[in-house]
Amino acid sequence: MSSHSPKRPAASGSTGSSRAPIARRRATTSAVTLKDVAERAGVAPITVSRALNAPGSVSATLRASIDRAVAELGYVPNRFAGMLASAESRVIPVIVPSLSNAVFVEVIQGIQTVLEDAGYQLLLGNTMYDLARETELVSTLLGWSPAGIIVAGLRHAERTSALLRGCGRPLVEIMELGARPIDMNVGLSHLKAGMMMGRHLIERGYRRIGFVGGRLDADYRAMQRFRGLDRALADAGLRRRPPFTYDAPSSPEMGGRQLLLALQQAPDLDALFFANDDLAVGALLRAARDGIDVPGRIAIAGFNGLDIGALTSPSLTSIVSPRLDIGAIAAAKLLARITGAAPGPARVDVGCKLAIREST
Amino acid sequence: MSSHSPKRPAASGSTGSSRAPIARRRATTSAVTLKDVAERAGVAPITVSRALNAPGSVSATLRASIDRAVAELGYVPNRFAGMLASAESRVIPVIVPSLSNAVFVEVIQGIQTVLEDAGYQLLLGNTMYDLARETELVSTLLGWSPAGIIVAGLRHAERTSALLRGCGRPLVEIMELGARPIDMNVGLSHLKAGMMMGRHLIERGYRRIGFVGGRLDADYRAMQRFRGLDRALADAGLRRRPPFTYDAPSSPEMGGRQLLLALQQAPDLDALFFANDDLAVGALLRAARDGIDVPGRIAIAGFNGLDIGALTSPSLTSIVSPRLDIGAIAAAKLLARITGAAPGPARVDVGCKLAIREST
DNA sequence: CCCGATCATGGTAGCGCAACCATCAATCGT
DNA sequence: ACGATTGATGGTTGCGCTACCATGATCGGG
Repeated sequence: MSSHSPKRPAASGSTGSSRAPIARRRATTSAVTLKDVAERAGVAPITVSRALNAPGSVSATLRASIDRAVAELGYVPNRFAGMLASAESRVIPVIVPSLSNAVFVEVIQGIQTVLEDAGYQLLLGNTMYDLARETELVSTLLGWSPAGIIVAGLRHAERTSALLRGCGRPLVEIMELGARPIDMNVGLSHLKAGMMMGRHLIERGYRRIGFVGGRLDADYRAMQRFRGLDRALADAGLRRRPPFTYDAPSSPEMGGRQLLLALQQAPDLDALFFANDDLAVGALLRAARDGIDVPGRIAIAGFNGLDIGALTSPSLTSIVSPRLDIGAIAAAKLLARITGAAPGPARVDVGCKLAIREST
Repeated sequence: MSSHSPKRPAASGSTGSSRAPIARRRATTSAVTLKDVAERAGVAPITVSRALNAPGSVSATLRASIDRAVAELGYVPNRFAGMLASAESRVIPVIVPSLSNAVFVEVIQGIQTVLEDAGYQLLLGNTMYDLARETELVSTLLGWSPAGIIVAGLRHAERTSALLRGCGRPLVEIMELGARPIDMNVGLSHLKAGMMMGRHLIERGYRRIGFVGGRLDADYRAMQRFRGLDRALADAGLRRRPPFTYDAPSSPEMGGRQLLLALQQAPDLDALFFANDDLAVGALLRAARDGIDVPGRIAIAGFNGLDIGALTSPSLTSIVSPRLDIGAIAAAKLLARITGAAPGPARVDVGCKLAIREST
């Protein structure tokens, strides 16, 4: 089973002797090629190629016999050869900082839905919030001559930006919104989102508001949400405080732990804005278990609008971002550019919505 | 910005007239090639190739000057050319039925960690629990001449099995365990897992036990968990009942809804085994909100061992499967086979563990 | 000190496919 | 009815890289 042995005989006729150019046949993929199909159908290879790639340009008669030959031989086109020959790859790398966070998974789903229908293949890259790794990934993935690129975030290492800028391919930077994207940009302002939540909490009467988030140096968007809250506090003349932070990935368990830590460090807090719903849900569950009254003792808010936030008791106030849309729009804009259609504006603000629920 | 115009001039000298073989230059990827690096470094292209792929076989002197040339020119190898020439693809498709379920995301992470280190690229395919789509995906992905394939599940459409069997490439079927895998198999017995949970519930004194799961016709593994429970019930001489089922993807919200429906349809129930933790957690939250006593009025159990299950009140009894391990082991076995190392046994049972918590 | 072994490097020939032009037949306009 | 166009098909070349062999240099053993 699973032998990789070449099926073709080592040599077929001629030059059995004499000079250098030995009639060797390289070990090959033992697969049916375009030429085989062409011979079977009695046409030229290029005609088979056309029949498969632009069926309209081949007569119905030939197309039928070619289709039959394809089916009989079980021909599967070799993508590498096609892409090498046409310098057109139908491959689109998507670079995200994490898969642990459901948000990115949903974005990827949004992208894939669109790409798959258009016959493009998604190549997944996970930077794990490491800029050096991002550079390496971009560099590697460029070797695939991608038709376009989707990358999360606008902040890159110097060299990453250079690579992305220099490769001359359609690019969409997603998730956050910025003034000077390299090419296209689909996302939302996390600063505004943070302010939105800050204003909501203030309006609700909370005055001693804190922020919890991990790895804010690496997670620029979380940092922006904090800055938004901070600005809202400043605008309202309320006390601003540094974020409660720690060095670990987000998880519900961590959210619960950070809730307790924050309350211990700053017992005067009356509201906590968590960097994401994973943390916030964990905090809610911890509070429920420990008998901490939410929002009586402390209000809790999150970000992302994960479905589960609507089900907890109390349900979680959060900011809902259109994750699937970000992916779908980014993919659509990329395809538009690739196919030469009008891609629309270079920058799309997908916005976000405050979902006010019981936890505030 | 982002122009796709070829950078090379249309033609460079000579044959401006006369015969057919026009000195045209095809629109190309405008990229630095191996040959450019070779010229810069003053060596033959093949030497550059070796310096990059088998550094040990090139003298340190040359290697250094080649590395410098690579860096200066920003050379990125063209994967397609390499794979076409070597008929060795370094591409591994991973076919899963869903991304909404965190389990598959974790498996993918496990796979990617291993593959990336070995220089392989993961190609993601999502069947959405649709066998026809699976066939199509397999067929498409085979066009990438993959070095190996990882696919979730052992049940495929006839044609899918034929394709997988016929392609002669290392294959790992993951998630569930079966008697006759096509090639290799890494997973666990969902039947046993179901029985394990059934026995636990019975041992705990529950006697009127139901099962909740969606799309059991498509989700074979969930069905096996049901059968396991069913067998445990039969073994104990307890009443067996058909599963509570519905046609929608799993979500916490659906879990809550199904809890209420089940209790309404069968008020005598004293325990419910949910097909997965997403559902079960939703049921727990619903119960908490509606004042349904768990496990007093009804016990609730899940499957997967998602982290959040440990945090709810009551915490969720579940079956923990080693998701990351499944991915990592599958990838490792695949790589072993590809590189010719001993892959070990064709079938690996990763097992699972009952996590008894407060909800039962 | 010569001969074969070992090493580093280079030349050449494809890998399978699509771009480009040429060619030939069918169709159209007037 | 005839040339000009259009449409369908084929021949040739090359995409960028690596497999295969050849070559020359270096080395050690007898």
